[in-house]
Amino acid sequence: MPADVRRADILAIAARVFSTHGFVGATTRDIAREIGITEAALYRYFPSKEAIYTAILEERLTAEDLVARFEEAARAGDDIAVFGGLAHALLESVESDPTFLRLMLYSALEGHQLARPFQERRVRRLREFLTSYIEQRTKAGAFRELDPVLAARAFVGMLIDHLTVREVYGMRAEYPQTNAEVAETFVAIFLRGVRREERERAGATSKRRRAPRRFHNG
Amino acid sequence: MPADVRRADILAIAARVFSTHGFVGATTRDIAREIGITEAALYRYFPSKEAIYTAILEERLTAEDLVARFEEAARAGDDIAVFGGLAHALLESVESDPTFLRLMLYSALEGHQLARPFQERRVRRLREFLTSYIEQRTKAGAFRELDPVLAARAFVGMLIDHLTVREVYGMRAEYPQTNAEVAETFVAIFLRGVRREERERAGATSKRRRAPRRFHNG
DNA sequence: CGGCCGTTAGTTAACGCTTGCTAACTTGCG
DNA sequence: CGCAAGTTAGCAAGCGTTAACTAACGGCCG
Repeated sequence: MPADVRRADILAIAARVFSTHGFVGATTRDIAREIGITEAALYRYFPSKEAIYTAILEERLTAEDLVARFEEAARAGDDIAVFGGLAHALLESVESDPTFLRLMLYSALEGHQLARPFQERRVRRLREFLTSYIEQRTKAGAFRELDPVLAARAFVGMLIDHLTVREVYGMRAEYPQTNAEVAETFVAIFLRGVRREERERAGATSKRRRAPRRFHNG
Repeated sequence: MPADVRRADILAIAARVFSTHGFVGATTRDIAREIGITEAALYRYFPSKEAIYTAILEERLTAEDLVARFEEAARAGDDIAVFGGLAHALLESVESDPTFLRLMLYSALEGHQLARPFQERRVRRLREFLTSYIEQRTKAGAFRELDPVLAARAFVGMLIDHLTVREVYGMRAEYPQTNAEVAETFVAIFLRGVRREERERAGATSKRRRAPRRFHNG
């Protein structure tokens, strides 16, 4: 088998093994056996177990940019297209291959110092896209005055947590809804939660910040 | 040191070690050294590494019932007390000791079959409490017609994901808001997202289900 | 065209070390 | 003394990694 094909082969299979057992739990023997070669052969392509791991992370990170597809909708201020599209894309992407979600969780828990920069870059991209979109819509008077960072986190959180419960905790049976239903419900809750109502909008001075009502002491 | 004290001591320290390295990554040598005894001594209290692990899970599960404190508020239909109180309690509890969150994540990823029943019991409790509260409020005409399971998941998801990002991914610096701010923002978004508006409420026939608007094809 | 040669893709076997776990011995307190 | 609590010392298995070797292939000179 030619070297470049074999290399890609190794990365794909190793990613699966790492994502199911973690870096510590996955053994080079496991990986080699799954591929169908010996461990020694594995070490002809990568100098160490860690090198395989970081190669996987690097590959996955540079692979796709979920956000790019929604930049035009964001410029147009199309809330449904931005949040609905993003929700749908995220749900479909993770469902079709939960490997990356598991990989990210494992590497965060294991505290892999090599994984940290990857995570930051990846998280930051989505975070900044959503945060600045929310700020834009707030300035336009369409959204209420809320911490845009927290609002973005709230939206992404619904999705990621739902996916985690379904794909990692293995509770698919408890959440049998289709991705379309899930996306619709989450987007509906979120958008109604952040949007200013029409009558509010008409009478609002654009920069007024309304103090949130307190419901506890501390 | 008396046996029962030592046993509790072991469980507390082992929980910390397991939560930072996972079941596979934590070694009995590590645990023993952290306690300040030898491995052999450890095996006088527990017959195996797994026995220590399951004892920890059992202990933590039966320890506290987060939900019980909010059952009265739920009967009274006090949305702010239920969701605000729950959000605040969850944020404070995990922040003061992220051990359990990490333990749950690790055990789900590692697929520990002993952990599965614990997770289900724990998740189900909160899930059923929130789901039935949301159903109750929907019947009362206070909430819009939404899938109550997904609505509950959306609320819990915001919180758990925020905590995961902060405590597991180590991104505390990116989310410097106080727990009170976080709880207020999330509860505000969620409640406005699920509540029926007053004018809607006045004219609504109580059982009407409104088809959600579609924003994609699939 | 044929025989040498370096390279490529893989093997077998084993190394040094760590793992979960245990038998046999020692200490100190009621 | 007698027993609970802890130690020393170590085993068998499994870990990441490496050395030494081999079969198959392609190019190139005579």
